[in-house]
Amino acid sequence: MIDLNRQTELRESIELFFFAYRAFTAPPDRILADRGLGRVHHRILYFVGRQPGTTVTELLGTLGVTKQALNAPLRQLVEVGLIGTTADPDDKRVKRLALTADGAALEAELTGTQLAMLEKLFDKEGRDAELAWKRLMDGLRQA
Amino acid sequence: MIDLNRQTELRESIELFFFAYRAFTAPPDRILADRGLGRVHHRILYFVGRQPGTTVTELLGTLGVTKQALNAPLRQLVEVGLIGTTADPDDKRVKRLALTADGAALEAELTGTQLAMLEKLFDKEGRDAELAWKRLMDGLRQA
DNA sequence: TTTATAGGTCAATATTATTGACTTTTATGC
DNA sequence: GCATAAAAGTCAATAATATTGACCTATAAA
Repeated sequence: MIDLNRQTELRESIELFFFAYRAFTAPPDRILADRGLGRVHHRILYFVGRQPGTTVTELLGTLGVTKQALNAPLRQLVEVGLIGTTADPDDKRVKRLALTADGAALEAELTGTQLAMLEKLFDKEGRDAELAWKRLMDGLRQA
Repeated sequence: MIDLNRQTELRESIELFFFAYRAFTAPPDRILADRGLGRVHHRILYFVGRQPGTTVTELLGTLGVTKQALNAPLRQLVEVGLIGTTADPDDKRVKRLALTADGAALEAELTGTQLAMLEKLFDKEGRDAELAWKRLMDGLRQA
């Protein structure tokens, strides 16, 4: 059992994590809501933007959702022209996804709020703090 | 506009945040699912545990949900004996909430997985890293 | 005594996700 | 060439989570 004072200190971190995540996702959520979109749409736009040419199956793995859960929002993004699709030349079963110009613009707007938050804070707290934060987050990721 | 290399680096942090949060909430989610409970129940147990004697209105503010959204899971927790209620002696409209012994036990189990993750990582990365992480998370929280 | 606050509840609706079953198209191993 | 598998898409049923809106009781305060 962990020392009680230490536990109280660690609980502070749990709360910071919860509230920080909420504050971090709130600005893009608001922009999305104005367009009738949700956080899933942001995630799709984000990862398609990061990995142009990614496939549906890859995206399913990255997002950790079912095919059925991805289908509706992805189709919606294709329909409104934010994501474009092309069949893979070597394997026509595979659909390769990419952002359109409009999609890239919206993605930049959404993610821009988060980039700005991080940049400002990393700048304020310094490079060592930034790297320490990333090491810790990476540790949590694979825990 | 941010430098492109810098932006790529910051995007790494966005992804770490996303995946770390998911990994951080997964273990308690699994324990909860076995009992037919959800993440809301954990949040309620957590904050009632942290602030024994808290009220329904306070909890609504902390969790950022509506009264109707809180009502069902909170009532459920009271019904199964994980949370106890007493009327405030000075203002009988106010209901004061606290964990029962069973509630405290489940809360400790749920939060224990997260405390263990943090303790192990903070121990590994050192005190400076821990404090830097907290400063950054606190900055995000109030951004 | 009027008004406000704390808490609770019913109803309707929306979103997001799940499991399960099934189809089409295309590749690949034999 | 044929059986099998993989990638993508879709329909249906269900569950959970949350919302807005309306309304109620009990208690406190002006």
